[in-house]
Amino acid sequence: MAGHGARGRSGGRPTLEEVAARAGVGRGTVSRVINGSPRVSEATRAAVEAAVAELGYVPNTAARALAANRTDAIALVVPEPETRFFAEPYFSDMLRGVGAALSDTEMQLLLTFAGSDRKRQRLAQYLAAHRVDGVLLVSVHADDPLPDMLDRLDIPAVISGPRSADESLTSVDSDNYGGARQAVEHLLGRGRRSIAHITGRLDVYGAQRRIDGYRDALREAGHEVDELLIEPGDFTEEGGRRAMAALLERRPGLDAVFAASDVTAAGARHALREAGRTIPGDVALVGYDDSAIARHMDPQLTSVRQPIEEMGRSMIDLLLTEIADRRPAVSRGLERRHVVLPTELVERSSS
Amino acid sequence: MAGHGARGRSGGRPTLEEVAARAGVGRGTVSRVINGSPRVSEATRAAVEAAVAELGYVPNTAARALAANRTDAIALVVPEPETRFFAEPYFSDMLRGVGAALSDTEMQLLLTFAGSDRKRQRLAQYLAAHRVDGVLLVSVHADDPLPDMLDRLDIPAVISGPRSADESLTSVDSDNYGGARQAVEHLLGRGRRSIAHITGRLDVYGAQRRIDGYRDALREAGHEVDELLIEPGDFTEEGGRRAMAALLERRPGLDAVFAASDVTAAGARHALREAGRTIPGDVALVGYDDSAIARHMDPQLTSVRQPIEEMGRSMIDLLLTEIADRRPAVSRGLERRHVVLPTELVERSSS
DNA sequence: AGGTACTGTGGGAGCGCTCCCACAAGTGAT
DNA sequence: ATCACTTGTGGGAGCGCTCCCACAGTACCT
Repeated sequence: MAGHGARGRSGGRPTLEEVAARAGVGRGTVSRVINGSPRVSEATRAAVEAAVAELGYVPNTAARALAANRTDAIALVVPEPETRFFAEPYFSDMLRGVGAALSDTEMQLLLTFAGSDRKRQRLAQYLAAHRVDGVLLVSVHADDPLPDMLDRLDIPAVISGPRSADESLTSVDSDNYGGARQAVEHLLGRGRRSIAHITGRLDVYGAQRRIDGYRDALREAGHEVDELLIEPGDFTEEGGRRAMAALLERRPGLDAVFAASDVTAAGARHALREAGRTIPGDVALVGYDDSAIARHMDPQLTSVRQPIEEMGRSMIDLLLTEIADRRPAVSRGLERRHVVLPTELVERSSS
Repeated sequence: MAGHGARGRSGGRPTLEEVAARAGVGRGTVSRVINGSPRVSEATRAAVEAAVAELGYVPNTAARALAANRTDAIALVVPEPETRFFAEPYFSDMLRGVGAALSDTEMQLLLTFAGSDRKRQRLAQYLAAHRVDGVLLVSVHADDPLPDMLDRLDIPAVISGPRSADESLTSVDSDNYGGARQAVEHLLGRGRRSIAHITGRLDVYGAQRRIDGYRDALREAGHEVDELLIEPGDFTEEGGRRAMAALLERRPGLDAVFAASDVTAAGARHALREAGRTIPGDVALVGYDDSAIARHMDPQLTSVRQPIEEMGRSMIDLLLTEIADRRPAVSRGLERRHVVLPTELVERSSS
C-alpha cells in the first residue's frame, strides 16, 4: 500500500481521492458532498454518493481534524475524583441524558476526571491542545479555576449548575428555588408546622437557592423562619446524619425535614430511627433528586425530581450552538444563555 | 497566523517546527525527544526540553494521529440503551475503575452507547474508521455480533464478562462461580436449609456460572439440589419480584434466597414483604454486586462484592498491552488472556 | 455586443506531525 | 590506511482531509 510502508494497517481504507476517481469528479466535489454543501448539482451528488457506498468510504477524522481544526468531540469534565462522581446518582443521571442527546449527533463524548492535581494538570494541557470542540462542566465549586480557564482559552463551555446568579458561562440548571418551594408547600399542606431543612454544601449555588425557596415558602404561608431549623449538610449521607442529630437536639419538636438531596435524606432517616422517631408518623421526610435511593428507601422517599435527562439534552444543545456560532467568525461577546428547567415533586410514603 | 487564514484560532499554538528552530535542531530530533526515543544525546535532549517549556508546546494530536495512524483513545462500548446502563450500579462502578486506571495514561476514554440499531450502525462506522486504538466491551449478550466484528476489523478489544467458557476475546471477569459458592456456604453456615436461587439472565455466562456455584456448594455440603428452588430472573427489580413470588408459591417453606444481583434482591425483598415474610427472621437474603442499594436496603443486604475497580484496571492493562503488541508488527495469533478476580462476601443484617 | 453575476467544479497548498533515508562523525577491527 | 559498524542528526515525503482560488459555463442585465 502506497506511502512509506503500510504501517500495520489492515484493509487499506479508501480515501477521498479514491472516491473522487471512482465518481469521476474532483476531490473538492467529494468533500462538498460529504459535508453537505448545497453548491453541488443533484447529478454529481448522486454519483458521489454511489461511489461512497460502493467503496464503503468513511472519512478519516484525524485528517479532517488536522485540516479543519476541529475534533467533533466534546469533553464532559468532572472536577471531582471518580469515586465522588459515581456516589451521587445525580451525575450518572446527567451522564445518561448527555449520552442520549449526543447519540443524535456525530459528536463523540469524552469522559474526563479532574479530581487530583495531577489530573488537573493533564486536563489543562489537554484543553490547551484544543483536543475537543467544547466542554461540559458539571458540579463545579464556587472557587474552581476551571471555568475561567475555559473562558481564557476561548473554548465553548456549558456548565450545569451555575456558580452564582451572574454565571459568566452558559448554564443549565433545574429550578432549585421552585423545587424547594414545592417540597415545603407539600409539607405545609400535610399539616406539618415545624419544618427543618438540611442544606447542601453552601458553596454550591443551587444549595443556596434551595434555602431561599425553603425560606420564601414558609414566609409566604405566613410562617416565620426559625433559623435554628436550618442545618448545613454537604450532600453526603454522613452529613445528613450529623445534621439530623443536631436538629433533633436543638428542636426536638420538629415534625418534618426537607433534605437537600436523597442521600442526605437517607442519613437523616438513620438519625431519626436512632432517636426513635417514626417516618412519616412523627417526622415527615422529603428529599431531592428522586434518585434510585428514594425508591429503595424504607419508607419510600418523597422527593423533588429534576428533569436530569432533559438537562443533559439542553446542555448539549447549547454547547453545539456555541460551537457552531464560534466556528465561522471570531464572534466574541456572544450572549450568555441560562436555561432553568422545572422540577416536579414525586410523592411517596415518607411524607 | 500563517496558512490560508487563521481559522478562528486564538493563540497560534507553537508547532514542532518552531520548537526545533528555538532549540537549534531539526524537526526529527524534536519529535524523537517528544516521543522518548533513546537515540538522542543528553545535551540535545535538554535543549529541546527547554524550548518546549519556554514555548509551552503541546503536540497536536490530530496531526500525530494522521501521521502515525493511532489515536491515543479507547472506547468503552456499551451495547445497551443508556437507561439500562445506569440502572445497574455494576456499570458505573466499572466505569469508575476504568476511569481511575486510565488517568495514569495519556489515553482518552470515549463513552459509546450502542443501544439502538441506529447507534449500532454508527458505531460500526466509527470503529471501521479506526477512530480508537482499542475497545472495552461490557455487558455483552451471547449472540451479540459486536465482538466478532471487532475481531474482523482487527481492533484490540477486551471484554468484561466473557460470553462463554472459550471466549475468543481477551477477557476480565470476577469469580462468579466462587462468589455464588461463598453466598450459599454462608447461608448454610447460618443454618439455612432450603435455599432458593433467583438467577440472572440466562444468556449471560456469568449468570450461568453463579448457578453452577450455587449447585456445587449445595452438593458438596451433602445437600441435594431441588430444581424447583431455582427460578430465572433477569437482573431487574421487577424480575426479582416475579421470581420470588413464583418461588414462594412453589416452595413456601424456603428459608433463604440467593439473588443474582442486588437489584434482583430488592425485588425479592418486596415480594417477601408482601407475603408477610420477615428478613432475616423467616427468610435470609443475599445479593450480588455489593452496590449502593445493598447498603440502603432495609434491612441492609448481605452481598457478594466483586472487585470492580480492580476489574476496570485489569481491563485497561490488558487492552494497552494488546495495543502495544499490535503496533510494531502484524503479529497475529496473540495468545488470548483471561483474567478472573476473586470476590468477597460482605455480611450485613439480611442474613 | 459587452458587462456583471452567479453556479458548479477541479485541484494546489497547507494543516502538524511521524517515518525513514541520508549522511556526518566517531569508534574500533583489520 | 581502509572498511564496517554505531550513534546522532537533518529534512523530504507523505498521512487524508479542508479551504480557497481559479475558471468554465450559463443567465440576466444594460
